[in-house]
Parts: sequence; structure tokens; C-alpha cells
Amino acid sequence: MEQHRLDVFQVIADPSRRQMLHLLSKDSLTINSLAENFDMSRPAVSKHVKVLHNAGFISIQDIGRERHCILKQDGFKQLQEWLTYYNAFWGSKLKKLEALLNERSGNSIK
Amino acid sequence: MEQHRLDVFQVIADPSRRQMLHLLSKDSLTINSLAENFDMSRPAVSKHVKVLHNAGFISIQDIGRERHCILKQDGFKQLQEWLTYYNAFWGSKLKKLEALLNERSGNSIK
DNA sequence: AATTTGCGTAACTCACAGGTTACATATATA
DNA sequence: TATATATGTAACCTGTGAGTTACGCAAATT
Repeated sequence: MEQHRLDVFQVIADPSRRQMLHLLSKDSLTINSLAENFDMSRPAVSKHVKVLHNAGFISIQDIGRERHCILKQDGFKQLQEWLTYYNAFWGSKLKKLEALLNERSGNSIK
Repeated sequence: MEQHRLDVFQVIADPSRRQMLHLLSKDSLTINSLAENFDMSRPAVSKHVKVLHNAGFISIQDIGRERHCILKQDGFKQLQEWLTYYNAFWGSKLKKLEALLNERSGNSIK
């Protein structure tokens, strides 16, 4: 088996994969119908799909010989969690600034 | 000049850079004090800092011969915007489900 | 003025992600 | 059953991101 087990950050680093996610946000698609939107070979698309699947960005439903790709929330959640930490950082930074402004006791040294 | 102009997605794809952001969320650091935390050469850290700077994740304040790296919100905002699109997607998906559940008029065909 | 410190840049190596083509396999269709 | 369709996998090639070392330069320090 191949080693294509990239983490969520590496997964969205690729523009093609981001576009795939965007397409899948409009409609669920099979591998081939996905591939029609790209200027690359079908096996290449197939690889990307595998990567997206392994990282929890899509689920796959086999219908006969077709593989339907459906957007899945897991991968996005991991990213949001990471970002939320920094959102909190900016929030607390703002708080500190406010606290400083409320200190109207005229501290001018340094 | 070098071509190290990676987009925000590529920037956070690297674990070392993510750790740098984390360290900088605790405290502003110079290049050297940053480098102390990593098992890599100082020039390597310097490169990463350049990348982070170009993508808007940090600002740099030159004090004498020292370069102080400070966390900056711009890069994070771009990522949040991207994620927000999909958050909205999940939101609307939930709405559709709710709407479906509220249709208690027993539609069973397909 | 000489030395040390903090940092950037150039040139190089290397691993590996992302692409290809060729082939294999399972499911529809004729 | 023979053929077409939808897809996965193996083997390979290639560009480039991420690391290195060597060097240069400006700002402190002595």
C-alpha cells in the first residue's frame, strides 16, 4: 500500500485538492465526473481522492462500479480547532488592550 | 531573490512553521531565540521566518541587529475565510435536514 | 580598531509529493 | 460471453521545498 497519509494541513496545501473540495461542496461527484474538471489524468485525481478520504475530508459511497465522493466534516473540524486557538489569542490580545485603555490613571513612564 | 512565496495553505503545511507560530503566540522572539527551540540550523529557521512573514503570519520589528518576530493576524484571517465557507456549508446542510424533518407530510417516494 | 554577535544569502543536496503511463480488476451492457 | 465502463495500483520521472555549509555584512562590544 502507498504511504499517502498526509495530515489535514498538508491535504489543503494542494490547490487541486482545495478545488475538489469546492466542487464537492456544490454536488457529490464520482471520480470520473470529478476528473472532468481537471487538467490531469484520472489516476492523479484518484490519488487526491484517496488523500482527501484518509484525512477525513470526504466519505466515499460505492454504488456498483462507481465511487461517489461526499464532503465530510471531520477534516474541516481539525483545521477549525487549530484556528480557534489563535482566534482566542487575538481575542485575549484585544482584551488586554481594552484593559490598558481602561487604566486611565495616566501612567506615562516608558 | 528567492522564490519562497508560498500561500497561506502551504505555509501552515509545515510542522516546524506551525510550532513557530505556537511559540510566538506565547511570546515575541528573535530569530536566534526561536532557533533555540528547533533541531535545525539557524539559516533554516531564518528561511521559515521569511516565509511566515511573506504570507502575513508575522510582522518583524528590527531593533539594532535583532529581528523581533511578532504574531500577525492577516494570514490567519485568510484561512478563517476559507474555512468559513465550509462552515456555512455544514450550516445550510443542517438547515436542509431540519426542513426535511419538519416536512411531516409523509413523503416516502424516493 | 578589532572582535563578537545576530542575521541574510548563495550554492548545494536530498526526500518526496504530484504527475505520468501501463496494466489489473470488478461491474455493467450488448 | 464478449465488450465497455469505472476505478485502483505499480513503476517510474521530475520539480521543488526543506535542510545543510560557507560566506558576507551591519551593529554591538571590547
